Amino acid sequence: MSASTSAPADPHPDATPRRRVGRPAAAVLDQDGITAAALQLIGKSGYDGFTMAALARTLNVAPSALYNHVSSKRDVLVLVQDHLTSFVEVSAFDAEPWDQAVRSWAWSYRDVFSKHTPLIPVIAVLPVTDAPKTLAMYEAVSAGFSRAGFPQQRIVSAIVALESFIFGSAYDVTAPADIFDSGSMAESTPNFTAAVKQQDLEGYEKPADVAFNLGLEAMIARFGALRA
Amino acid sequence: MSASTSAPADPHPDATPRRRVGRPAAAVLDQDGITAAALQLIGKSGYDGFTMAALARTLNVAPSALYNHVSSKRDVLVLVQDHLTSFVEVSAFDAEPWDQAVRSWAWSYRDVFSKHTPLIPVIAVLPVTDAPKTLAMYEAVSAGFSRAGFPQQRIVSAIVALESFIFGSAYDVTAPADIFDSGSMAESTPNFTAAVKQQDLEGYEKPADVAFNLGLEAMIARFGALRA
DNA sequence: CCACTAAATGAATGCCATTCATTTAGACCC
DNA sequence: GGGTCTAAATGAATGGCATTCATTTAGTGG
Repeated sequence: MSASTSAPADPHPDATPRRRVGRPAAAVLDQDGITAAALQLIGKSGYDGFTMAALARTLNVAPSALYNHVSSKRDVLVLVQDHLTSFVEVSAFDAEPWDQAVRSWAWSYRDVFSKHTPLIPVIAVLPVTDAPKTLAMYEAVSAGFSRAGFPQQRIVSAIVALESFIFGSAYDVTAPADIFDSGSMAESTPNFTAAVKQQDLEGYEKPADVAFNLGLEAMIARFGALRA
Repeated sequence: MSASTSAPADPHPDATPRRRVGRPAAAVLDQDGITAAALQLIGKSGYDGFTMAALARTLNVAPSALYNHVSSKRDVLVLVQDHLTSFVEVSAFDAEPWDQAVRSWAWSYRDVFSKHTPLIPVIAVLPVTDAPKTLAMYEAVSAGFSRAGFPQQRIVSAIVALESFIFGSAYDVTAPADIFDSGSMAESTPNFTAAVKQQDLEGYEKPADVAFNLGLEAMIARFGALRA
């Protein structure tokens, strides 16, 4: 049973790519395909398992081939981010009162990115020029604010404030349930320990939802009063 | 002038560590020293330049020596995070009315972490047990809420909502000034483009400050009304 | 005095993003 | 139809990174 000499015996027969060197007759890759594959890979392996090598593997391509279509891994993340933004609910601004529309937008925005928190540092500093679908979302939201009689000079600030709250709250969704368990230090933190014990879920499933509701309703109430 | 044979000619004379193998008479490292060096290194080189090798270099130690005192790079980040939290202003809860205290706490909290946004993903999911100074901050804040007559069952949710807003806003501070420049897509996004143009700084230095003020005051006003 | 543990070194390991030289396919031009 | 240019693939580096391991040495407790 020794496997030493001739007959190379391919260990994984043709599990992985086999394409001869040189430009193929039809292009194998494009940005949309890369985006879709990235999203699928992240769904299956999480952001830890999301490497350029792994992405290339799912596309049956050499890692270096990716760089003909994107200039860095960050570039791929930007594509994914922009794609995800199209799942954020923005249609309510055309169909419902302002406060309901903001609710629908904010909750869906938080829910989409709570599963993709590693993108938040990318989004937060990304010029809108590089993300057309994100820009389209801003257009829909600011149009909704405008139509609702929101003062022009404060629309952007209000959206930014809401968005900051949404991003921070997205992290919160992923926090472990016992994050506030003070453990052995309980005696030295009586106020906080008591507050944690008496926390009221108010019918929501998770503490993160209660906090999100509380903050969001505060902003909606106060911002709503600014309208003409 | 050929440097080929004997006389090894150390290229960087004794720029870097020189300590003979084996346990030294007095311990060189401890967690406090590592924390201080990490903070200094981050200040000088940013989070990109913050590597275990670079940290070891500033401590004049081999990289592997660090692992006798911390179990991972993430561990070091947790130490840094907890240390930074002691710079957050919490004393106003003992000296000023509730709303002023919240203002002081929130602005200082945002300012500290806006220079350390890479820590936010770490903090957001970190059990308080692992961060004693952070726990102490929560104790001071929840005691302040309690004393101000805030309903016990909502203290934690209110703090979490504020904190989420603070973390999201910290990212905002670091965003490039032209982040909302819609560039060539301006024509297809008339509402948003107009809103960006008419944005009012309201006397603040940066747009991020206007948005932070707007959101924070909304929460303070609304939460303040919940008090007994 | 001896065994044990703690704290250092230095050499390896394995992974990762990215780059480069090379090959090939088609498009455009003469 | 031949020649040139560009685009898109391969596969082999490269350099950096966190982390692990074997080894050495210094105190400490029985």
